[in-house]
Amino acid sequence: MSNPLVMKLEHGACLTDADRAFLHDLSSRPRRVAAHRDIIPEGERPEDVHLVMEGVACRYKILPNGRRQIMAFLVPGDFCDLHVALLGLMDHSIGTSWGCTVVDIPRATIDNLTAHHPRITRALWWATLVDEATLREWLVNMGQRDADRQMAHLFCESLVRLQTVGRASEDSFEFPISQADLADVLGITSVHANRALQDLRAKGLVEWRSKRVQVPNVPRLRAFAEFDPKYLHLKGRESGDKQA
Amino acid sequence: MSNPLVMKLEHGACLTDADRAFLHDLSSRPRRVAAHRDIIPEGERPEDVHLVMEGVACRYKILPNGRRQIMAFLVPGDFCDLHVALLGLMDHSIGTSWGCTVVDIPRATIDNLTAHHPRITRALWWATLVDEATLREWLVNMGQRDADRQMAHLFCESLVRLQTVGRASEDSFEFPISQADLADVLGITSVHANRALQDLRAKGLVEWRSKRVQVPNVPRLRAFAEFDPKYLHLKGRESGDKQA
DNA sequence: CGCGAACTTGATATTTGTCAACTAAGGTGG
DNA sequence: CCACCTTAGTTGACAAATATCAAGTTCGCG
Repeated sequence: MSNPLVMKLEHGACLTDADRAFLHDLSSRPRRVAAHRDIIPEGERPEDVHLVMEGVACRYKILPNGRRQIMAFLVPGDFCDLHVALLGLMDHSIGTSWGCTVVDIPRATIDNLTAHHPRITRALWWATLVDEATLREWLVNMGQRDADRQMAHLFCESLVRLQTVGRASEDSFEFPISQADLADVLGITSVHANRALQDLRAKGLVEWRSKRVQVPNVPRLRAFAEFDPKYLHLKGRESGDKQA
Repeated sequence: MSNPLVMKLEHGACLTDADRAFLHDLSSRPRRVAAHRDIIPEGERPEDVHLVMEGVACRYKILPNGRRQIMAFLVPGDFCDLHVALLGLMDHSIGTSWGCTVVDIPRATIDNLTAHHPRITRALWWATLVDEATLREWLVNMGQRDADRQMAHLFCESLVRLQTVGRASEDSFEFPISQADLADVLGITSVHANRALQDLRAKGLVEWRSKRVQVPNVPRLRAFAEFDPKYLHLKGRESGDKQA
């Protein structure tokens, strides 16, 4: 399976073969992290930058009352903490939702990269800005949509994001997370998440069995969720113009 | 009143006098934009980068059903669209909540800046990453807190942000927006926003009359909102360690 | 003074949360 | 291979938060 980081960055910049080789080197020798473990805890000042190569991790915060909000899913090709070079402390935690493989990249490698590889640097900033745009979309989702549409929107987004890194087919993808995690993404109860999911199943919009999501009719799900992938700023076909 | 852009960036980087002079030049000759007007509409590919110098603007999206979600307030010293250089199209709109003055900075000036002013470039990326951290905090706020605490949290954040650009006193600031705008920030109805606000008033946590918010007891409001300003990544005293 | 926008209030509907039980599924040791 | 055990998923009854609708009321401004 080809390198998810390379695949992702190709959507944000024009890379040369040398760039690709450099990125490939960067992401070799990953280590395994078990499910439900922290990769980086809040308050830390990480020495390495962390890159997810397999599995699903998430950014989250825990409140004093014990509630948890997940603010992003990290899938293959996503960096956990590119921002700490400029911000210093982690203001949130990153943990695995499922077993992951992760690459630890020394800060010095990143510094070298920003000094000598302008196209890659540009691509990494592009990825950071897309993360920010995704955050904005999640905010819209949470503020203005009911639980079922919100969930449908997340499925649409996940399908596209995983397709861009070669981890999803036309209409299905591995989604090895619990309904409780899903609830913490949407800002609702796991009971309510379960009911919203059953709604979607009853409407024939999604199937989700044994850790795989299957979308019988992608345009229909997109219409239901009012999903428009332009906030992902992908160049090329996956951007979903096919929905017409 | 000193330059809000300079004041803000001082919190994220060490600037020289030359840097300050450059930034000061950058932000001269602002133009006026009336209240409730778009500065940049969704779908545009702006030629200039826009910087708010006075007033309040907001990032927002409008959904097919007409509902609106505000994703950020832009106050003096904030850039509207630094990201378009890398992302291309605007995936959301920016409009004024109140009369603003705005500076239009040609793309070429920004390119020159990134090529020849590394400290400023670094400071601008710092500001972008703080925007992203703020977005994450809003997501937590919306997902996990009831309307009254959510509103209290926004007041706490606004107080700190405006203090860092010299637009707020120890315990009060101009807040010239409507309750309807506020509701669109929090993802609730304006009726509900009004009731939450009256709760806060009844508890003695905030006063808000004639476009000015006054906080009688800042530590008490912070405690109620569970506000911890570390996500704003300010260096120095405003970071709010005084709450203990 | 009068007009329109913003704010306030009450009654009621809908969405979402809470609690508590129950069922299904996966993993482990005998 | 099965018995058990833990976790995840499901259901129902009820409570709380929030939305909706419709009618006032106040405020700023010309």
